[in-house]
Amino acid sequence: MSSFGGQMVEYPTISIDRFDRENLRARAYFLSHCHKDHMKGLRAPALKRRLECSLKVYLYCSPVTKELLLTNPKYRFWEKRIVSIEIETPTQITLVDEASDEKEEILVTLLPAGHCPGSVMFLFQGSGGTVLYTGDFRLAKGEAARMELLHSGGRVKDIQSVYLDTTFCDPKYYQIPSREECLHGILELVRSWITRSPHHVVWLNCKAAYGYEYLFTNLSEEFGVQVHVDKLDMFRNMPDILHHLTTDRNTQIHACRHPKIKDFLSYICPVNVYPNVIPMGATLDKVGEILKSLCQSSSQGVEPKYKPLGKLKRTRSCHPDSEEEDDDLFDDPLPLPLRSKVPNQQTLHSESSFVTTISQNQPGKPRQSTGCIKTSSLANFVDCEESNSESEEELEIAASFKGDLDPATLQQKSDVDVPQWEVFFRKNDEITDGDLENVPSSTEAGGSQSPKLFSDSDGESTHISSQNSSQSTHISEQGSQGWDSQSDTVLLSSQERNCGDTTSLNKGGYRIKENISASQKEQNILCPTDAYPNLKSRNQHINTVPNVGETATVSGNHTPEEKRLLNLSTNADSQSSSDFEIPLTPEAERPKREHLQYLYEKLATGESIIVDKKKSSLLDI
DNA sequence: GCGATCAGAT
DNA sequence: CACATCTGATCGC
Repeated sequence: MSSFGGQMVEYPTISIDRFDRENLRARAYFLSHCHKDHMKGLRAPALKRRLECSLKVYLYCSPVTKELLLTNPKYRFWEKRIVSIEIETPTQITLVDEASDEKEEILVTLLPAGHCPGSVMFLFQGSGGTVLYTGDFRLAKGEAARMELLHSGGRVKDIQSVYLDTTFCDPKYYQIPSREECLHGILELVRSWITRSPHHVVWLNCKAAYGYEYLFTNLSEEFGVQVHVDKLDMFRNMPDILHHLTTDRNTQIHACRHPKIKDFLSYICPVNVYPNVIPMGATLDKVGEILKSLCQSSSQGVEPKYKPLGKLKRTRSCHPDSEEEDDDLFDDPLPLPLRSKVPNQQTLHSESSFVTTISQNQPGKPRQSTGCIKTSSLANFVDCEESNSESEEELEIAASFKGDLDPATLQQKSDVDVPQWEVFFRKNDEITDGDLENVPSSTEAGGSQSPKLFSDSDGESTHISSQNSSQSTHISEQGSQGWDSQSDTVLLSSQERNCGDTTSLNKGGYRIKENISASQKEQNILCPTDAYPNLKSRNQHINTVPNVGETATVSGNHTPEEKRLLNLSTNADSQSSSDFEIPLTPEAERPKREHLQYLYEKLATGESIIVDKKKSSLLDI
């Protein structure tokens, strides 16, 4: 969270990303992006009153940010007082002290920040010198060097101060995967799941309001299905995002808010519910009574009937020796044409538990492993008369996509075999057609064949026939916006992204020596006289990290060791995401292939990875 | 009743 | 560990 107070020493009469306390006296306001922690006080009555009294006070932001902000009714009172400034267009603003009529001119330039749609950095130029407020940013290597407006006369501008997002200004973040790498990993993971059948769905657990659109659009493009979200009116003027979203729940990719602990049940309307936890002071019977009222038998008063198509093939993982590789989703239909669904006894262990699974990582050589797999008893009872389907198998992804993905936190909410982690984690060049040949293509499995499990479509569904594949996101007829910078990154190959810089990598992902100069060149792009960290955490020690500058919005649950290993396993470009290179830790060494394989298997089964720091080798197997 | 603040959860 | 919330309790106006 940003701890920036809102004011810069060079320009104390303007406030950025903070709108409370002393900022209530600002002559102008700036909002870098639409995240709540940068909007403190923005809808407070105190500021509202201020606006009513000080008619020359305005809020400046990017056009996309303005659009997103004004979509929220709580901020609509700003409508007449927001001025959007085009990206990379130096704009002069007059700061007026309404008491004394004192005026000050300031030139502001919005630079794309790549953090979320509309996010920008602010470059201020005026009597206080040139200062850069970064807000939260996520720039790929070399992007700063390509920003013309940061340069003048063939060199970077003299910048007095940088107000920097220092979220990841810590040695433990010496590895930050690039957006492309994260995207690739997620795409393959999602693919490994939703191609299993039209009934397999993924849920992206998105924590922030904005910042995942890049993921949504790419998932949608890749698999040809729109992503289900709760709301999309904020994107009504951003067709390149809107095309890929829907409020129709009939899709395999969900980014909706998780349904609520009663709402969920009444929505799912299962036959039976088996509670996992008995609240203090309650009894199983009491909880059962409450839950029972939400089940089908009480709500419909009739015995539900099911017409299953057949049994989903779930036995493959239990028969590792089997050579069977056909594409049929279903075994022969169950012998009973119509039957009431009987609870599957195997799933009555309704609590999350450690279970033993047999993986087929090594064909012909079954390997037992123990991992924490959340089974969803509900899923085994849920059915839908319209679809006659088995329940959807839901793969829950903690979508900390904005920088990272965390396979260790993936929860498999079913009793089927786990996703193909070994494929997912394999290096790009090692993935062969054979790895995925036993799953149907996305077009076969997805799209129109998605089950109609969700019959209560709310009528707000947006079906846009246009298949405009442009990644440029902008407000209609208002020109290009900051989102472009994010969108572009996925379309560029690593070579393209590195075009013009002398960085080179060896095959294993380590930088070879000549890149040090390239790295330093990158670091020296901005050499402000002063740097003001916008500390986001309590215990940052920025003094110890003189050369960490890139502050990609990376979140996730990897330990540094895991992150490093995961990165080493991907393509050789994996270390090129930072604008300012972060050195490897001194003790770092390249793990051996078998070590990586061991680690991936641990991750895949949810086992904790204990690293003995005393050992020189990371994993001693 | 509303907002600010904090703790806790996700 | 981190982020970006969201929820609920408490307090003050």
